[in-house]
Amino acid sequence: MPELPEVETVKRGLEELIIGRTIRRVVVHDSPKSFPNSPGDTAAFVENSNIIAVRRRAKVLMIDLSTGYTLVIHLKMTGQLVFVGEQRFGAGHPTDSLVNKLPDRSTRVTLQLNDGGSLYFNDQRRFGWMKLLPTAEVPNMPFMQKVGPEPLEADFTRQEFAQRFARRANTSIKAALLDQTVVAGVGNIYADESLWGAKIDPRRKVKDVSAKEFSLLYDKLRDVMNLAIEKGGSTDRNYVNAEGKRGSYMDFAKVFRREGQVCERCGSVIEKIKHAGRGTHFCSNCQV
DNA sequence: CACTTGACCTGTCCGC
DNA sequence: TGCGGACAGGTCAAGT
Repeated sequence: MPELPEVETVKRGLEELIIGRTIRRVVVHDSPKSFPNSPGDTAAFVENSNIIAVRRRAKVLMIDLSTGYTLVIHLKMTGQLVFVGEQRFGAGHPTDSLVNKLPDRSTRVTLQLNDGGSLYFNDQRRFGWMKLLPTAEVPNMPFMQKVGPEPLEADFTRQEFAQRFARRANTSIKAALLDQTVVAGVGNIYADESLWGAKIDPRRKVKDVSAKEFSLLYDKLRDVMNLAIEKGGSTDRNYVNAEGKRGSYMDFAKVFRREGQVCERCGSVIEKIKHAGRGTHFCSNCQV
């Protein structure tokens, strides 16, 4: 469930919390996929390194280390990156935290930092992965090679947005929105929310979506993602930010997980169907 | 190549 | 109360 706004929220939190700190020790509780690349890598390239930057591309987080290596992390559905400072053990966790005392059963890796704090990579369903790569090789990863443009970048135009969909003319607009090679970072929540905003039925074929509709969808996608970042992301099940706190965008969602409720725009009842292999929430009255 | 479906996992919820 | 099955959804592999 972490989509672009959630990953961006974690990234911003980590920038405040861990940049400049040193990773003293790596504890692997239950190795996530792809980690470590080879025995000894963590000792050689992670331990005693300084954290110099935290970056995001699409739904992928990158933690750049002073050794010239980067921890590349995908949270997939249930991944969390939670920082707990040493002082918090005595004071207890924030009251709105969704996480228990860490590490817990879902903790895959702990990065112990120099001042007693730790960064925990938790992942209940273990779909997430963490790779260790030379920083210079990160752009060569297959995912990075094929992922589409960042929808919130200032130079991402509505013309480019519409053009990127041409390749997927015969699939549905929702399936195309979820395709990371078309546009980066859109997942199930913001696909449904942006299609509601643009009044487009998620089942419509791409080739039947007009230029005017694409223009509106571009605006609404950016609107919902910017609002979601402002609200700290969506905590639908277990997403938390770098401090273990939930995001509040679900309070502002118009259709996602609101099946059976009244559409605020037209008064009809919001439906939930299965489409493109995903739960799909929409208003069949005003999304046409 | 375009497109769809299943696999990967585990915790939760629903019906019996 | 226990238990089986459906469900949650990001990405990739394999299928048509």
